[in-house]
Amino acid sequence: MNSHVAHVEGPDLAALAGLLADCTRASFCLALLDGRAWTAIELARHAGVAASTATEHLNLLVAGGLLAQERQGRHRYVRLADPDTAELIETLASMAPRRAAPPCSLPAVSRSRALARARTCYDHLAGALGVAITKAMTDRGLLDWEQGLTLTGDGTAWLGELVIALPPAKRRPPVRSCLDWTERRPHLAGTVGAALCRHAFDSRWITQIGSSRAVALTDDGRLALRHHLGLTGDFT
Amino acid sequence: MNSHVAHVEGPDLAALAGLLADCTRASFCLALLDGRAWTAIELARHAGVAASTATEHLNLLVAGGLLAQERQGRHRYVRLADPDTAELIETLASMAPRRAAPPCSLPAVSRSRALARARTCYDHLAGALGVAITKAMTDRGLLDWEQGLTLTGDGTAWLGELVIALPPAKRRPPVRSCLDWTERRPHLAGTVGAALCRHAFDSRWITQIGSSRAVALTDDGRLALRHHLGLTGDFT
DNA sequence: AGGACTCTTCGGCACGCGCCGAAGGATCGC
DNA sequence: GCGATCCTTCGGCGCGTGCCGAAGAGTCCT
Repeated sequence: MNSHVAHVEGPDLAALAGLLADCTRASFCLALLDGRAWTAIELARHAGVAASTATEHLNLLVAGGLLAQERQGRHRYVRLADPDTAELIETLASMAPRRAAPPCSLPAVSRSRALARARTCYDHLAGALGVAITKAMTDRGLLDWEQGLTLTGDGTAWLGELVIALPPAKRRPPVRSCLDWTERRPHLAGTVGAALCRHAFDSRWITQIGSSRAVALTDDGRLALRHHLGLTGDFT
Repeated sequence: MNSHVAHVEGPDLAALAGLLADCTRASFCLALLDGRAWTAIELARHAGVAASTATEHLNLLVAGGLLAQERQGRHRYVRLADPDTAELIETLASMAPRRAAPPCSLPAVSRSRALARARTCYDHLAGALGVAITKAMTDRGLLDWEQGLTLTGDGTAWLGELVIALPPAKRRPPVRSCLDWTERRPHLAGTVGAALCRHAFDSRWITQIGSSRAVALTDDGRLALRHHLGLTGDFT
């Protein structure tokens, strides 16, 4: 990275951090936190740069192993390389300073309100809704925070009632806490968080708002959350 | 960071990553992972830059909240701001690419061997020794990896036998897995990892080698590890 | 075939950032 | 007090890097 030797053995921290040290590349990664694959031009428009610029950034991110790509016809789809990468970006984002500039236009305000209320975070739920679900699961003894975050026996049974199947345990932990940007409190991630989110979409408890990461709670969803978790909040 | 607007609300990922995106600053942070406070000139010499350059970097890192400083007479002591920061840097380091250049000189080789064998990692034990202890604790049922990493009842009792007291649970989890750079396998971090490391120093199971992060296992330490964990390895 | 669209390559520009050394302030030890 | 040491400030330099637009390759649709 620098011209200097830096003569150090060990991990090249600067190279990895350098990939995220650019506003445009960071903006790409945050956008990709929704877990979907984006085309190059979508990301370019999102970040407000020329397509050629986006190409260069994507080349760097892919070469650095943060992004995986897939070419389909004239499209170049990119997504975060794996859940580890997503968690790294989440962690970094939760520790990063907030940006100064407040969103002033009316549509921008309502958009950020919707995001703060309920959104996806890579493959699980975040925002006030995600935090509330996590809290309700804790209160009902489905999650335990005593020794780090764990799923209790009741929690396993509860997932069984909902007919939510978990993939066999591999590198990714079943439950993991992820610090929420807007609520500043933890919400549920890991394979259980992902499975729960997928179930919520499949059962139409929630629906995506437009093409953003924001989600809306349906009437079915409100009933289901009250029934399964005793959640009475509104989140509209 | 960039001249461009980047018009995005939310966390300023690039600003945080930018702090670590420089070889010299990264080298500082990795050095500080030993958990000690270093003076500005020590870090400058370590990274091979002028004192004035180190000052500028330290100003950035302190302003960015990654480092805490303390002035004592003519010395400026800096250390990592908190365990969260240390964990962030560990995580980043474990995902970063290895540096190409192999250490060739004889002292450099023996130094890196010593580091690979046993060293501190912020406030807990790492290297072959750290990984072996973690594995032994798992084999004896003191740690459980089923639902993320947890300390078992036996584990709590075992700590009691050793008269190792834990601080009251706060934000930092009691046990946490930290991926080892050299072994590529997890070792024990968190408050239990820290308490165990402190106990090992206090009981003279291990001693610091010179002023590096490398540690040497004493004869007492070898006996203790065999007695308490059934560990028979050498680690000299 | 032709137009629309996506992506890539290339040259060129400008700014930021990391580096240094010299000079000066602050503190310690003798 | 005096030199030694640690740190900081400042000016100056050069390279890297992020940006763009123009041109072109590849793909899809009609």
